[in-house]
Amino acid sequence: MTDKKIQITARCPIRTTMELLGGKWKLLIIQQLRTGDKRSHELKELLPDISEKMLFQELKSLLESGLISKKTESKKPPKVVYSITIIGEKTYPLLKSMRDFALEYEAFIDHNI
Amino acid sequence: MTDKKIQITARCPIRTTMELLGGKWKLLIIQQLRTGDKRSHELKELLPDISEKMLFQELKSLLESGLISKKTESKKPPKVVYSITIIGEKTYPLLKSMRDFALEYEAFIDHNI
DNA sequence: AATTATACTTACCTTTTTGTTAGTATTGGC
DNA sequence: GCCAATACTAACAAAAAGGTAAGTATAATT
Repeated sequence: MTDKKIQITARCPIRTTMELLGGKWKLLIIQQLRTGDKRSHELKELLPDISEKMLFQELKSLLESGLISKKTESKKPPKVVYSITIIGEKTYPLLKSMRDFALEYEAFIDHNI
Repeated sequence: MTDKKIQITARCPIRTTMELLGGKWKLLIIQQLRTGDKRSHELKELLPDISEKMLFQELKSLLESGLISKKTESKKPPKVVYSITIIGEKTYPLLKSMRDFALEYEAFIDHNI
């Protein structure tokens, strides 16, 4: 009886990660920021089917968990730029694992047709 | 105009992986099967807060995508055992990345208190 | 202070996911 | 054919996630 149950329900790293990065958009936003800082409308162009609500909601969530940061420059029209933080960069191996898995999975499926 | 949009919306590996493994339970089920084949009620004990419906629904989904398999032995009471498949094992690096990320994240947070 | 351009929020609705409960299916031994 | 024991499903409800559309906020320039 089992620290196992406690491990799983209480503070399970898998669940922690899902809470921080789960949902349809957070990882896709991070993936885009990875190639360089972006403004909100740039992200919208790169993720054409995200709604404004979700974009800002998820940016806010990522800001609150510290995975991204934003810098506001008081320019002629205000200019806000989002960037990955150091902790945010720790998601890169996860992104790579997900990409690797998808490719291996698809190769396997194609092979067995 | 950008293969980028197509890449993201059409067949993006991140989305593929989320479709196969997303949701609250699939990865936790796989994680448990990793330590050895399990019967449904064993999984229920290891994941005490999963509902029967979700357990079987997610097992079904994982079976359909080929990530797990099941073997039915016609024993006195019928005995069904679930196992990871070869493709299912390809999720292990992803599980590890998620664990690693959660630990790094928590260490970072604790450090900055 | 009015304008313009970006950034963000809010109220409401739809869809998807997850949970509850009670039920059905199958099997070997009696 | 009935029993006990496991495996699974179906009907409905609740909650969470996501989408739409319209609105507010801000800030430098004029």
